[in-house]
Amino acid sequence: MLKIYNTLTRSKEVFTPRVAGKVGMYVCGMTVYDYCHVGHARVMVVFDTVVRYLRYLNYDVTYVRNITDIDDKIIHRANENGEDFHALTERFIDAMHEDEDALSVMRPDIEPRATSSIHDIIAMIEKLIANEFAYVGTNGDVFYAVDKFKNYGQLSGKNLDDLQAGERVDVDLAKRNPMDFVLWKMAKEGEPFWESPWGNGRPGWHIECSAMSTCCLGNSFDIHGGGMDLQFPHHENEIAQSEGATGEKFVNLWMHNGFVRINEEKMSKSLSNFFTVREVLKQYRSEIVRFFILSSHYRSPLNYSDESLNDANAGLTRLYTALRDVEILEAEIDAEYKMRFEEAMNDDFNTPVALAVLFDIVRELNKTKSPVLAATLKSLASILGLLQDNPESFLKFRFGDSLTGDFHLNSNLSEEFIEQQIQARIDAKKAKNWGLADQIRDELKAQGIILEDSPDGLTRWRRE
RNA sequence: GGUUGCGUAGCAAAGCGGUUAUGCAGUGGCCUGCAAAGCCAUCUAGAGCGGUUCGACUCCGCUCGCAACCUCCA
Repeated sequence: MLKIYNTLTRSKEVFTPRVAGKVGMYVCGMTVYDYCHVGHARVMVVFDTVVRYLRYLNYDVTYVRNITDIDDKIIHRANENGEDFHALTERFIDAMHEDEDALSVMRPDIEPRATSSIHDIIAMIEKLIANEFAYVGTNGDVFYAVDKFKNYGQLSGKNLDDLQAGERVDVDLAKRNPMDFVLWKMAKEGEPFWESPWGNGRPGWHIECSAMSTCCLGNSFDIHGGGMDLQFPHHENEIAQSEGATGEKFVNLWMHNGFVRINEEKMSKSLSNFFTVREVLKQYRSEIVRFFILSSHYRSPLNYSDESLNDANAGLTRLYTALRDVEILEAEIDAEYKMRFEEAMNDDFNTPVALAVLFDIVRELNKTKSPVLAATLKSLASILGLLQDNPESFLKFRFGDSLTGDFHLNSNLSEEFIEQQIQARIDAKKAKNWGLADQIRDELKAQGIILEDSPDGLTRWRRE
């Protein structure tokens, strides 16, 4: 029985979809004005894993993740670059797709874009005005009147009095209430715009997600996800907008993933302490990054450091090493391990425990070389998007920058040369010339190549 | 100031009111020409102070420390 932590109730709940066997899930995606960083990677990997597991449980999942392709930062960046904002967003959408492909993140079923949803956005704002949840401010912008929505603050546990007491709220004279937020923004000179009943302008960020999710999944749907930081105000505002417009319950279950941190501090653009996915992938293989992300629970903070990535590499290497040289019998799965794995995942997607189950399989597999256990390991790991590579190619993989041919990071030596050296060492061993044999092995080790002799007289190798 | 969450061994990271988490690293063995990999064994725990309990890392309270949100942010 799958239990998921619901931010709305702050407790784990038994997951019950609105329609038996079907799940509608929406996740707030990226604002595409720059490359994705590791924090974005976490959202992609976490919810990809959620979808994989729901599908493994035979749910018919419709996974929607939007693209915010119009907003202040995009306009600002496009102006800086002196390029059309469309050209900018297309570039970063392509880059985002490259990053997620690298991380074995399956594409969402629907990727709506804000700029393709303007009609739906305008229709929703019109409804909100008709229902008296929204008004046109003195500057022509359309605002949402938060005090009209009685449950405002239910998701984040805030109330309007506390919020108004906060000192970080800008006073905007065009609004009736400082907490009111913009639904439609009038275009300034030179900014991109769309026609609307309120004049030429563009949508506010929050209304985009309400319109896109409702449009793709209906007035009500099962799961809405995103980063912790979106809880307030973004998701709070989405609830106010969607429920204000439709009068129906918007979302049953809210999932929020924790942050990636660097030195105990949130990784973010504004703190300039972020690593982009493509930077990291020059140093670590993508599957290591995925393993690293799944090695802590999705709601916990995840500290990014070379040490933790190296640990992830060591762990993943152990998993792949166990699959080397074993027959995999696809037809059978060990029921006991399968059950333990499912228990872990059923407990709010507890991937660290699920990984621990995989390591338990490895210990037994290393002893027994059982084809059934090998199949169990590979099959369960696939639910996490791991271990689908060929073990030999994983262990011999030369990583680095394939564009520049800069492979020195874990050895620049070619396979031909390595095989040649191994043969020379085998000859030395046959002549019981241990000194030479050890010298060859040490030299290769210094170049990042580990040799392992097996009992049958063969020598195999892997890159560190 | 308000709200939310966290504090586990050398590092990372889980569950659990009483019984081995797990990975990396360490130590002792087995294996090996020696290694590596693997196997077996094993040492390091639960911020502090109270309370509940036969028994608490686990529940409750307080204190201290950390993070996030209250402004755009995954």
